[in-house]
Amino acid sequence: MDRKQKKTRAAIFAAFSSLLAKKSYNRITVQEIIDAADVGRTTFYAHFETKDDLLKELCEELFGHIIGSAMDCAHTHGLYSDASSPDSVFCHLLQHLQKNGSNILGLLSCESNDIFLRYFKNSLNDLIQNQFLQGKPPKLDLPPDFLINHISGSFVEMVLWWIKGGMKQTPEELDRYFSVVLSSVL
Amino acid sequence: MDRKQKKTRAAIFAAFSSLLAKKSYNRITVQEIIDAADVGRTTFYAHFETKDDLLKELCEELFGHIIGSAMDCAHTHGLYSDASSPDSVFCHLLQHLQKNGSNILGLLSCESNDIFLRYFKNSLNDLIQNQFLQGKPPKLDLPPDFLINHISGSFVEMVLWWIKGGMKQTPEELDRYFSVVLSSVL
DNA sequence: TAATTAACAGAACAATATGTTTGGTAACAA
DNA sequence: TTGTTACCAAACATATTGTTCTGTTAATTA
Repeated sequence: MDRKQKKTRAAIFAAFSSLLAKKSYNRITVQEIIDAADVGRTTFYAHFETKDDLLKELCEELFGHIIGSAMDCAHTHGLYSDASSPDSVFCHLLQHLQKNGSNILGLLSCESNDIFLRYFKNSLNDLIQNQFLQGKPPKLDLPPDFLINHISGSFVEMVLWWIKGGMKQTPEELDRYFSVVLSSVL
Repeated sequence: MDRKQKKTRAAIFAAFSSLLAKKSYNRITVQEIIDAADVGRTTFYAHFETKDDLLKELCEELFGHIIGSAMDCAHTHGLYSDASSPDSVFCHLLQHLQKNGSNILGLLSCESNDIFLRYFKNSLNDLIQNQFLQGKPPKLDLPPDFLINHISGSFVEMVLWWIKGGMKQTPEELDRYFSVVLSSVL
């Protein structure tokens, strides 16, 4: 009895995401989620303790995938192994976002996107930290954790800017912007 | 009858800020704010339409001050007029934050700080945009609004890192970090 | 196919939160 | 003093939350 569970879980996730596109997180009620997902009240609370819990689990599911994929990519290619590498981890991430198989883009552009940015940036921090530990020392006397924070933070800010502007640039273009931005610290 | 109004408004702001230090925004009820501020229920709703409205007004009051002060500074000194200027706008901002006359630091380090980051960054965007319009053209072929977004975004991320680490660096140290970070785009 | 089990639905529930209304009090200005 | 304005307390309808109960559906197992 796992297919049924997965199905309702997915229905709740879908309904929740769809609602987030329309109104802010705070003004979404459990009742609305239930109605949109067409599940019973009891069922909702059997799956999730609370609305905040639903939010957390949705984030973990979505960002877990994208970061996991990037982790693999980083392991084989390196963060920015050579400066002009056509497939840096960052480019890979951007392409992954553009493909939009998941609805991460929807969440990052909704009214309550700030909730998701924390998850996104924290995930990126882990990713970049892993890469730094096995990389060469930075060329400047900036604290390592400052650097990690700056890189992941800048990346998230760039993605936000990209989305807000209608995603008019290709991932490759953005990757070039980002390599310029990072050239003073890497 | 303005002193009385100001007093209750300040009491509500203070109570709200104090509560934000203890628990997340979503779990704070209007009743708790009322009790902490020691004002009547009717009074609260006479001042603010809703809890979200209170949040918005608090942000505008706090960030209005700090950015206004920075605007003046920027007008006389320029954003980073010469690279090694001891009193850049960013240094000024950091010093202002450290002085902690306002409780911006408290809000930026509380559980729901992501709510305030949007306001902070938006304010910074205006500030930096103003400076860019009257400044020399950027030395790289990056889109201007990308640059503005990157600078304000990086600054906010740096401040967050600073606070989370216990603010062990001086504003002058941070300003040096930031000038290194920006050296590739300015 | 029949029996068992686990997830589901629906409805009702107490408890809590919201935002409004009413009537009355205290401060302040003319 | 008189009028205005901000304030408070209490009660209010309404809405939301999270739980409990009883029964139903769907998948697994015999």
